[in-house]
Amino acid sequence: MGLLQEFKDRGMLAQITNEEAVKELFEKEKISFYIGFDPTADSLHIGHFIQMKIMAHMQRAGHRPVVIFGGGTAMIGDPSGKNDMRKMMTRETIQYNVDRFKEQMAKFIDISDGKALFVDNADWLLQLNYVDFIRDIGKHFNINRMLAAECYKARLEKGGLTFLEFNYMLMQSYDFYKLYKDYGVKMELGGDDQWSNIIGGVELIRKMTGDEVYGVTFNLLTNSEGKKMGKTEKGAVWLDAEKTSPYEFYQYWRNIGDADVIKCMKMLTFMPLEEIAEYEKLEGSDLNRAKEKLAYELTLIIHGKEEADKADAAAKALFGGNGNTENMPTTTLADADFTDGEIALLQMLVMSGIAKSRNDARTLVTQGSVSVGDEKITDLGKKVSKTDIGDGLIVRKGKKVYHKFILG
RNA sequence: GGGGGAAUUCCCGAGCGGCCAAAGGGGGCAGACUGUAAAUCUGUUGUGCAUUCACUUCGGUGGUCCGAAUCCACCUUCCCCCA
Repeated sequence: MGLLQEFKDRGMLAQITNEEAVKELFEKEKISFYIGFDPTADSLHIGHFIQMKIMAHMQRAGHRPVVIFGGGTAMIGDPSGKNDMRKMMTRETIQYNVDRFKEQMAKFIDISDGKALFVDNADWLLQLNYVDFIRDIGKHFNINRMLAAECYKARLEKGGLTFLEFNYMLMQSYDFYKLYKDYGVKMELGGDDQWSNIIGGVELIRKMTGDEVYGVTFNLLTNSEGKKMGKTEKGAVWLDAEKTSPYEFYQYWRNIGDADVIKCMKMLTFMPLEEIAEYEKLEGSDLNRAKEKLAYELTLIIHGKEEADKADAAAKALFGGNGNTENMPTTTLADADFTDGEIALLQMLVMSGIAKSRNDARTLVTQGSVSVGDEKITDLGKKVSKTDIGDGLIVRKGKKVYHKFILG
């Protein structure tokens, strides 16, 4: 099956500048293509993962990914889809984030022997001469057309578009031009919110060189109600195990809505479409099997087999009823945590992160959400002794959050 | 350059000098119902202690007042209108 067709069948493809040409290119050539990442956080999240998955698909088909870090553009902030101007970041923060991104990406794409390239647009953007830039590049951009673009229109109506942000499209377009000239990059890929910026680059290159290059955008991960997915109380589903533990990660997907399971399988996993089709036949509570599979597959891709097996085992143990608590999130209590051999339940809840504050812990206990062992606790003054903890005591918040305490 | 407005808790958005830890909605968390789903209903959502008590919070810094998110001054940022 052709690459393009696979993207389509997986529901990933959004828009293409020239479908016929792109199809042919995929079939006949091994090309270099690029995707940009803005290093605005110190970890990639699930939204970025889609882009990485695209790169992986492309790389498997023999094409070469060029990853561009928006070290330069991050200093401006992309207005696309944003209501407020993004905060500007310092060079140091950006560099730190870029380094984290690189580490994480290396797990998903093959970077050996020049099979993939990492570049930072700060390398050329920061040296640009303003007058040269507006004369050579700026003259190709028509303001009327730019303003018609959805991303600018929204900002304009709210009155918040600054010249700074207005230049984002020019810089990104220039990136494409630069990569085309220096590395022969013929295609830019990105999320669908990048469409205007991408066609900006395609047009710039055509105007400056007369050559045709291409752009393809991919659907953003949204749920059945059109809202962006991958958000939790903590902000995002991160790929960094420190920020979102493999168990939490697994649970996020395990708890996904019925309407979104198949879509996520198609968009996020590498499972063959025929296999997904089998899961698509499931209905009602049988869909839980699909959710388990989805959660396992994704955890496997992101955190590896060992962590995926652990998360899976932990979930089955907790929700399946057998007593295996081996892989549960665990807090170790030290002697110093005890007074007269006892520790307050409220303190345990806060320490373990089950509750975010003592007030929160109180609310939970008062509402009858907390169980220690098999016993529901509603007494705010409840204390737990060392002997209670023994080999490991399980504290539960609600139905889904389990935490084990052991002695240090 | 001139004139006018705005800055509120995770987000949006109310807010009379005391009755404001601050309406309402969204989101989050929890309870009921379930399939670790969705929808719905209920509770909860600054911190701490416990029980209607204290502390911190309404862009920043000072001030007026017994008392300020609410008034004044200056500063910062943003928006609108005119040029």
